[in-house]
Amino acid sequence: MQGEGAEFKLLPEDFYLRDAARVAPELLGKVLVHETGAGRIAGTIVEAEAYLSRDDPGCHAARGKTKRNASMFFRGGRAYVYLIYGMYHCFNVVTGREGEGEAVLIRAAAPLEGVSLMAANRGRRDPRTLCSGPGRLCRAFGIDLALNGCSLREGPLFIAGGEKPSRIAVSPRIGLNRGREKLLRFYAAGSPYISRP
DNA sequence: GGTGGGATTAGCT
DNA sequence: GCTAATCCCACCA
Repeated sequence: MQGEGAEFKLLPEDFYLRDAARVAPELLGKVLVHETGAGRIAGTIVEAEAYLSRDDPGCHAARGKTKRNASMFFRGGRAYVYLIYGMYHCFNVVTGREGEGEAVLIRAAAPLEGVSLMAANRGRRDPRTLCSGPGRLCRAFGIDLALNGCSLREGPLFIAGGEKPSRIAVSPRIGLNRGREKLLRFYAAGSPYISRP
């Protein structure tokens, strides 16, 4: 690693072709990279939630395929981006086989590269809250609906390898009305960049 | 330091 | 019409 010139190695496709509950904890420590016109933005994923295709009322795909969630049914390795509360985007990594409807919501990242771009996108500077939350992360990374459905192995938005955190913690998912009893939120224990302890 | 409410839009019922 | 996997600020203690 040499800071701004660091090389990133893409994850193999197989990584994504598994259950969301398996992929979610393994995404911790991986690096999310967005090559924008203004420069490269990168961060280490520290918090993720799994949304399952079966028996999961909290999952957007639970009530079938719609225009909005269509990209959630793609083959694993693509992005599912949607708008929430009219003003925030949420970024998900699609997992599993085509037609399955599983994904992992990326909730928080630790800033790694392009911190000044993130701060400009967000309109504030505190690095701890730059990407600590799904809506914040998307705004900091410049992720919007234009990236919905695109491959995470071809860029401009992609995920690269990284070091697994030493301690991974599990908890119920945040903000759900239904399906909140499942322990499908995974985060790097002790990281100051997660959205909630 | 903790909390309550407003912002704002797509899609479902 | 209402809900949705949210964020931020104003206001109170």
